[in-house]
Amino acid sequence: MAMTGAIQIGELSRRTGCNIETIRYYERVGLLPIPQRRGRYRSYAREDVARLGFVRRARELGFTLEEVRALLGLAVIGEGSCADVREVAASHLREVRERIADLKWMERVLADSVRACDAGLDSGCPLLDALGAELRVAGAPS
Amino acid sequence: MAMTGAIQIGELSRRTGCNIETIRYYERVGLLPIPQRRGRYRSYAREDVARLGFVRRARELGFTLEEVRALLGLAVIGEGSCADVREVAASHLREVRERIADLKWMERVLADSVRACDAGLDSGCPLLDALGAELRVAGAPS
DNA sequence: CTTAGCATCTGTAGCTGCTACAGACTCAAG
DNA sequence: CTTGAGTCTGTAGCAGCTACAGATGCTAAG
Repeated sequence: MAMTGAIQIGELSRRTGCNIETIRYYERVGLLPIPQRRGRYRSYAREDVARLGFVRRARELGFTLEEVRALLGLAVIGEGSCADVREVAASHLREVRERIADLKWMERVLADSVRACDAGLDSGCPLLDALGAELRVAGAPS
Repeated sequence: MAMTGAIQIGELSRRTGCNIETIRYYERVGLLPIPQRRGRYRSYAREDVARLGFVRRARELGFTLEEVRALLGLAVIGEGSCADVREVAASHLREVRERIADLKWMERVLADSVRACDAGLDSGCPLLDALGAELRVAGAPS
């Protein structure tokens, strides 16, 4: 009468690379369903490994937990919601691109300052100057 | 007997673009010195505007509060610590570049999926497939 | 049987960097 | 005298975990 593929939280953690505490946290916030119990211990099935894997990969792609929740809903319903999924992803993609633009601006300012520091032509510290003086000549992020 | 440039927290907020609550928060965590009082009200001088401006610009460049604290220390001591400042900035620059690389990977995966979705050749949803299936073929971030 | 040692359990508090209240007070103008 | 804006303190909340403490449970060795 062995339940096929019933595993404990530790094994789920190992298979998904997800911290045990994080798994319980996902359960608390409703990303994972409340699992069955073998005695006091949570017992997970194949679908749970898949679902948690989905969550993990979505998180790696930078989706917020709220977005992951939405994606899970769409994935489960499954029918004809591809356009909805696309919308979530496209919106997230826009945010990722904005974040990249911001970071590139930071990179440019930092790299310029470090380079100026290495050149050492300046009197004083070019980095502290950049922070102490008017910095925002052009291209500062919103 | 007018104190030159003694301003209240609201004016400091306006001049630096920093939220009042954030100013008090910075004070609590030791980024700003405990200010003098005019009665019960905090009273700030010219240096405080400069110091808070420094903090704000450093934050815009993505330095953590811990790093800002270090930079402030180095800026105040001022003498010969340019190399130390360079080290903080260079280390932060490395992190910014790593973050950019991560985000670019996310961008690529997301953009590919959205494009596949738009092409619509796939059976099923390319985005859900990317999340549900083995994703990490190459180039996944650490 | 006992004991050790590991996994798991619940519940709570901490992290970063703010932000948002509630409820009291101060102060100047009308 | 009242009203309204500004400020005060203190606390709690946000995301997304992570890290305990202290209680169980389960298996295996002695």
